[in-house]
Amino acid sequence: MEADEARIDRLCEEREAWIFELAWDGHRVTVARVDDDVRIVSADGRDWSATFPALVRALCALPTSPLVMEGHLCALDESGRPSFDALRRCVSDPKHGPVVLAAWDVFVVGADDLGAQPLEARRARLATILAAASPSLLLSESLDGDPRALLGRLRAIGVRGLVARPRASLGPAATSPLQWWCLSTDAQKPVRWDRSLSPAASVTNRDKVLYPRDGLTKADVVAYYAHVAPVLLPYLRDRGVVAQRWPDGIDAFTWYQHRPPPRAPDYVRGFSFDGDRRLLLEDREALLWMVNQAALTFHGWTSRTRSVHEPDWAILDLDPGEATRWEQTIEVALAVRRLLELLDLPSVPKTSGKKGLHVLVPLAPGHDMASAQSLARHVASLVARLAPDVVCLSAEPEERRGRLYLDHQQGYPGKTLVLPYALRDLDGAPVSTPLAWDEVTPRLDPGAFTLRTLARRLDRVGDLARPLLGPGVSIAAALARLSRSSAP
DNA sequence: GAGTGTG
DNA sequence: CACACTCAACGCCGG
DNA sequence: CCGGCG
Repeated sequence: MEADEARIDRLCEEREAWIFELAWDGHRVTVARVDDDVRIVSADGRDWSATFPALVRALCALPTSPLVMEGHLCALDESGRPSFDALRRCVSDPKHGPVVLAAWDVFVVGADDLGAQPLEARRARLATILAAASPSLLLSESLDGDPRALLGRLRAIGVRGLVARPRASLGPAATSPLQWWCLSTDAQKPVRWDRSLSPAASVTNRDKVLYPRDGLTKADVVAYYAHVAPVLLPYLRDRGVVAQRWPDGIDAFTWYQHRPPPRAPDYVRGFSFDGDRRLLLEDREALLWMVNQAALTFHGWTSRTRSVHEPDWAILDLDPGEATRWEQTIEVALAVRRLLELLDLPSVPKTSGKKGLHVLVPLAPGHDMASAQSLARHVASLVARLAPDVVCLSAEPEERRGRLYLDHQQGYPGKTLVLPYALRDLDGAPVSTPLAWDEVTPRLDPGAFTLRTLARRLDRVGDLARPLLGPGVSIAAALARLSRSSAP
């Protein structure tokens, strides 16, 4: 907000150097036309031409080709204002409409590449091109006057904001986003440019049975995730996720979806890692769309996309063997907890949803994978030394001999952990459920937390894993103590 | 689960 | 129209 | 380089 005030002051001072326009409440697209071939493409590369045939026809009717313009797809609501919701209605149902393109820039006109010309000159060309165009292609007019006064007038008529671009700026705005500013008319509500346009997910094959012994259907699974979405989504925000899918139910083939599916709606997001696209499910729509793809289990990265090499959890994964009794699993968990307490480290236990338990330490920003790994390995090896007959640090069956595998392996970005509130592929539809430490006793029954029972538990105890979303703690002191007192 | 291709 | 087919992961570790 | 593992 203060930043906004400073910007307005600067814009008022330098107002001759800027062009002001509406922040159109629509969806930003680039339109490229070569003869009769017209593409309407959003920033994420999605092609919307088939969705808006009338606009394609209007673009084809222009006398100019080739042509590359940029602008916003817009639809008007009942009161005549551009409205994103109205636009979304047009996408799911072509009866609504019309949709217009509010063009604000042009880069290619016939043989002319305007990339090296200043915005002011490009807009002059744009005005000429659009002068005789269909009414569905309109110029985003520049607005004159004092920016502060403009903002006030826009606020009064319910427009969301004002865009300022330097008259002299070169090249496509998309390639230099810092060259333009957007001022919101509502200080509480910054203008968002990344809203998705795809129609909301619908549930297909509602009656398909995914848990055969329980008769639980896709509709049941969707209803479950819809209910837990408010507590689950904070763990998905800005965190890579791997969706494990069972299109024919838990007895049949499964696979792990690491990437955004090619034809997913645009609210299913991705991020780049190591030159690959990886999956992000950051809102309710995206989560439920993926659930409709028969995703039952969600595995989360241990780090955020903004800092993939800095885990925000250190993890001890208690994976019981065939020879492990439940009381032993509990004992190991409590030993892990006691060690962490001695090190002044908080921890959150959760069921894996199967036979195991996860213990997580929320980490402050700035830790690398190696430190998280080091903490987990130190704790694991101390526990293994206390109970060598019960605990094993290796996953190898030969060495393990049925003992509990205390997994401390977490040394790279992309390694995942079953997220809190994820369903598992076992009869009863169990859920990986965050616990209070005083629930971690031999009487704990992880099978009691299921698709059917979790809503009531959430009402009663809330989200016990919340500390994992907090600021986290530093483990530097703990690591120092551990390396002083013992071998790794 | 969904899109594409084939008889 | 029905059916067949195809596609949808990654990286560690130890051997 | 492979298979096992999660």
